[in-house]
Amino acid sequence: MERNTRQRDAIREVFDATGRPLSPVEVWEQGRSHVSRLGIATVYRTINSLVEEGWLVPVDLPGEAPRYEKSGGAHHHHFRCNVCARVFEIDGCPGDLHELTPPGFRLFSHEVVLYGQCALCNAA
Amino acid sequence: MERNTRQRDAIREVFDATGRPLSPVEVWEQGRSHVSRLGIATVYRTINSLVEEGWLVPVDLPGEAPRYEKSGGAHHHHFRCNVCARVFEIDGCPGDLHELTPPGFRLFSHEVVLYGQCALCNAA
DNA sequence: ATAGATGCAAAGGGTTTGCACTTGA
DNA sequence: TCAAGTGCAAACCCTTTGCATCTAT
Repeated sequence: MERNTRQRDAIREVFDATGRPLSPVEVWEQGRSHVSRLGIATVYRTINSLVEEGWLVPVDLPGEAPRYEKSGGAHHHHFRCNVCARVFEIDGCPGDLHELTPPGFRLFSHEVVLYGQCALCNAA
Repeated sequence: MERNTRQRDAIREVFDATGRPLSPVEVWEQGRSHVSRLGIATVYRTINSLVEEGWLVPVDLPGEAPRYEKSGGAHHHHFRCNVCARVFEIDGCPGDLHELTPPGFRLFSHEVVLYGQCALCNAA
């Protein structure tokens, strides 16, 4: 995965243009408008390669297939719209969660996911 | 799913005895000590049935296959040990997260997952 | 007796891999 | 040129389903 191919460019372009976490299938659907015969396997391979080189980071939500977003953001969490199922980055963090940690346990990191209705679905 | 079978009893017994969220395979492995020819499909069917009737609730962690725990507990979250991969219930909650919610969005619920090392793995 | 439950094996859905073909350098 | 990258289809893993058999009532 070192060459600049039309497929790889198209996939990066989809992430650049969309600005929210995307599933492989979403990437595939949008990427096909750039490269019509784009294969889903290429999407998976390219995403995995972009994760390995640090250009993407996985966004895992409970009970859902992994999404991906461009790396480089500060520590943040995500909001999932219960209506349209899209996921949005949110700034901020509840802060120190050590007080929730049971005795004898060591806390390394945490995940927070908010669920609700996004602004667009609220308006509709 | 209305009869009391040896399989169904065994599966409930595994949850009663273990007291932490379990994956279907964990249930299957432990259940086979009660019913040796227990099939994995029966485990899945019975778990789904126990969820439907409210005896179990799913515990979904990011990027992991669902686990299940007995229902009836208060609002709580989970701690996952990075070493042994077991999941533990934790009391408490960071509290109101509305301040993290973007403008125009409506917040309905949230999930918090802590990651680290459990007491047992710490001791070892 | 008989409908619900089980075990096995086959089928599904999402992701990965093998392989011949294509293409960027 | 020619190895890296691609597309397709087959393989995989986890979960569900079909079906003949078993069993609680």
